[in-house]
Amino acid sequence: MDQLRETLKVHHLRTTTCREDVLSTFINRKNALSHGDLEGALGESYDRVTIYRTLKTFLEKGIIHKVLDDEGLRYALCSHSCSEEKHQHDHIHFKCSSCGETNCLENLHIPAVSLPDGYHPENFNLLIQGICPKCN
Amino acid sequence: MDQLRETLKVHHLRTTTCREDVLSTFINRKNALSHGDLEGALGESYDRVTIYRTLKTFLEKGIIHKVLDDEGLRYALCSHSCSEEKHQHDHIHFKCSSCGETNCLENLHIPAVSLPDGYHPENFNLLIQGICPKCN
DNA sequence: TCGAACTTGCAACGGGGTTGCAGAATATTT
DNA sequence: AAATATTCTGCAACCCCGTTGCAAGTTCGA
Repeated sequence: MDQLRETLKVHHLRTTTCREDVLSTFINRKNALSHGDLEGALGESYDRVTIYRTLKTFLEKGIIHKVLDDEGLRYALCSHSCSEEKHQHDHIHFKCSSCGETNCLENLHIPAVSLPDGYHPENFNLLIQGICPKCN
Repeated sequence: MDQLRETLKVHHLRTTTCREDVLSTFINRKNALSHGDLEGALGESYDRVTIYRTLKTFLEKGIIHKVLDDEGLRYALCSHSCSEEKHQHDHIHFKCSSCGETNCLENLHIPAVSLPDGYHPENFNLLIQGICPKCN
């Protein structure tokens, strides 16, 4: 639990119960979470707006990143290497079409894609949909 | 212009001016379009709801597909091989961070990714962000 | 412990997207 | 060509997502 305060401190954020709760929710559930998931997890403890702002702050500080999906926006913890200045931008996300969970596959690299001339890629985002090991 | 009617007919859709206009907008502009883009392109000709429903219908029939993006949903024409039953599901989209345009790179294949045991992938969606040839 | 700086809750708002329904347009049958 | 069944459209209303402004409450450093 002091781990949480530590993380916030590193990113120059004041420790508030909302931020601690949101952060620990991300740590406990390992998968990507939507704003609605957090509202559900935290009950009536905090205003919707506060949760939105917490997510926005965490995004800006590089604590979490956006996860794209064909039916909405989610967020997931960034790997340790992320910070406000420098982001690990290449992500592979796996969304299970059975249980609906989305997870980051942190250890995989996106294979090189050879683009036509003139394209200058900066970051890659791969969403794979299918069946996850749990639902197999 | 009869091409449009033909396409609609193939998909068992009635020819209406809205559908023809939406379809031809997709054909003329080659990039991915949002609902807002279409509203802008078609002016006051049609109700927002009608455009939403047209997009939904085209999606269901396999005429267009969703394009994911970190700031919203867009749609693009499917390649010819798509139909209501069978979709060409693997897509590479390139979004230019300068001009904002998103385009399908139809001819490229996503290289194989070796997933951990237990994962059964069904489709792949790769979003590459960077600078496009026009803005180079 | 005090004050400056930041965070929260509330209210309100705008945009995106959906639904129900009545009226209009399209296709089909004769 | 006219009548009918079917499908589409426009309108109104609604819900959900996300944002903003402001006043009151917290945090943290001096």
